[in-house]
Amino acid sequence: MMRNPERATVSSVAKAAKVSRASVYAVLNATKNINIRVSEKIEKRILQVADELGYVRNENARMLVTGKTNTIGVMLTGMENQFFDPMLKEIYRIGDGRGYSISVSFSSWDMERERRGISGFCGNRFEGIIWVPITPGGDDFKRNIGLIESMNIPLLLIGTYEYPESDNRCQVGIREEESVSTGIEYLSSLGHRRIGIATATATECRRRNMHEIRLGHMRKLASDAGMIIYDRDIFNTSDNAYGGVGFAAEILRRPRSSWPTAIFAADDMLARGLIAGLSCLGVKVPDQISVLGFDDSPGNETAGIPVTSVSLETAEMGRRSLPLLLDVIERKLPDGSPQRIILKTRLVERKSCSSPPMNRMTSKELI
Amino acid sequence: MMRNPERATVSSVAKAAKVSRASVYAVLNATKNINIRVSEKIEKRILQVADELGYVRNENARMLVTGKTNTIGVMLTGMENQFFDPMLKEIYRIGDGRGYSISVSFSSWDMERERRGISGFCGNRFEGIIWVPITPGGDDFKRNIGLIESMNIPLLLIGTYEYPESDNRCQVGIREEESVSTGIEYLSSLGHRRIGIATATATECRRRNMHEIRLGHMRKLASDAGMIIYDRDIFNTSDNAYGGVGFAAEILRRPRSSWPTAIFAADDMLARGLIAGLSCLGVKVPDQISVLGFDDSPGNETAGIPVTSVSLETAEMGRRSLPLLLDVIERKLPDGSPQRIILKTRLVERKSCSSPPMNRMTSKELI
DNA sequence: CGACTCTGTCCAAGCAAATTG
DNA sequence: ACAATTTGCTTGGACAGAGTC
Repeated sequence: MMRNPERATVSSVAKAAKVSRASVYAVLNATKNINIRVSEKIEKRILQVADELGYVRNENARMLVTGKTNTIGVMLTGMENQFFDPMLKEIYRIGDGRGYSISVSFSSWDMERERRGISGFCGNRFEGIIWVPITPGGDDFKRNIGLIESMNIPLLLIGTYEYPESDNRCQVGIREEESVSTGIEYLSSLGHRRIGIATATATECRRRNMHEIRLGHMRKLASDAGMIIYDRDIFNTSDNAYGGVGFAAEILRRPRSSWPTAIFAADDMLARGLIAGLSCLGVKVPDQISVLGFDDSPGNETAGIPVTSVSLETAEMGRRSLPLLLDVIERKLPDGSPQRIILKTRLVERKSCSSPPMNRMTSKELI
Repeated sequence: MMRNPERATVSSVAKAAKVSRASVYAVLNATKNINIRVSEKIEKRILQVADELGYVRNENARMLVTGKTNTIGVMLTGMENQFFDPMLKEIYRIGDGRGYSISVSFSSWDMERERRGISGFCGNRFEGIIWVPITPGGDDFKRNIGLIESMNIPLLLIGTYEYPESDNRCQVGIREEESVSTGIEYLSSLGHRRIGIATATATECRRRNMHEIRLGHMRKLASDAGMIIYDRDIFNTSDNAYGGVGFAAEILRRPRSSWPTAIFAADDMLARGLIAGLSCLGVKVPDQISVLGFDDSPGNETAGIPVTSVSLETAEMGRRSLPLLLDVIERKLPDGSPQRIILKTRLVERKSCSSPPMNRMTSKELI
């Protein structure tokens, strides 16, 4: 009296093929080195019967015996932007290569759902967890960490924050300040002295937070680098996607002598909008004004004018995070190897930035 | 000699609390109606010991006995656009409400990864599968369907295609032609006779395909409705995100008398770009030209000029799909209830469309 | 007899050890 | 002795049925 007469098991296959369970097991796991020999004749019969009955191994039962799920849980916030896309692609690729499955869960910025997700990962005895927390540091965060670590499940945190180091816990991320500095230094090295900023601190709360932090760093680091940012050169919008287009009209309304020579946008959407608006109004980017993006999100390279941008190395985050986590899981970390990886952000040069027009004129005059 | 001395089990809790496994089971599953009574004193002790040892139920073992995983696998293509976001949010919400976990997997438009994902869902004995296939109809597609149905796992397909109906298989989707017609009829009812189209058939392959199909329907349905579309009013770009901005300059170069009175964009990104470009150039939307979007993706309502758009009802897809699937799983479908749900697309009126300027003039003149 | 508590069996697969020819 | 094949025990949890006071 089976619950699922249609669902084949090792036993049902063995019975149908008139052999023992062990023979079936040996044949269906032929890739592994098993000390059970099976004659060709029987092997053939078993394979045929297994196929006829549609045998698919029950991974839950397998887990119970081996203690391994070979699955990594990935807890993300949401997919309202493509930010995680390159990262996740890398995680899948590496997981495939090393024989691990990936199970993704989204918190949708809801603490309770995040808790349930993490708790599900633990209940399913996943091998490891990659987690982009909603709010690092809070009580919920600590409870979740506590649960994961009490189960001895290796954890990898992703984010711009720095967590205290700990056994069985790793981190991959960037430093927000360093990322801004990568852009400021680049603009400075091109010779820009008066720059503008495009930001969107009036957008939805979570992005706003990030925009505010970036804006703060931009002002400070630009000033440290001897640059001037006038208040009227800080363009702010609520529309993250197309707000930049509007900035273009605002700039064109002024005499050219009072333009900044470059604009550092707080994300690529703003930069692309700005470039599109300027181009549409007949302003040449970068000849008349440079535009620098942020994030280096997918699409920058194929934009009308390919956008020079500060890469947060999200693909690299994926490329570094899963191998690190798997090394912890498989305990093949050499002593003293890093548990915390802070990635250097990188300036990706394309077409939207050049030296300021004045510098170019000056150099011409000098010749 | 346990594999995981630190991972508590019912037995280890029972041993530590000096009671039987059944008592521990009864206490830890107190919510369910179990015919095992436990005294308060022992209950307290068990709860305390379970907490101390950090007991977390092994869902894999539980599945083995009950035959239920209470998990729905959701197979998606990718997250390069936010299209799935509203759908997935609804799926999570409904899953939470009915006690099911959601496990998401991405194919990243890779057939092999799609196969592995589906096969993983089957191996894990998930209760049901929601699947947005990469290429419906192909051999890989049929193999996957075959696997799922041979395991008797209820399947729900999402897409614009129509699959043959079948037991244990459902579908939720829209009809592409009907969606285009929703927009054309609206523009027609506003009095537009000469419309333009914004499209991006030169973009990456999968989106291109969709844009080409939509363009075809647009031409045919507009003509059926007695509208004129001049070839020069079909604006085409490769840049899905900001290409629309460039169209604005192209339109402005012409004498106003040769403008279409409305432009139907093949997606909201194009529509938003077009509106941003036009606004930036001083053209009033919708007073001088109407712009109609497509998809009604998140953000339309908060754009500078809120975009009127054809809603594909992605949230509604989520809202309808999981309940239908769960009803199949729990076998509480009344006889003759629909296995295939084709949703009606809906016109979401905001601010970017109005009657054409000429009509308005005429009506003024008539007064 | 009822209130409480426990033992034994099952689930599907993995695999060591024993058995067969 | 040896290859081919099988049996029996294990995993963690669910729960029926059987004790115990």
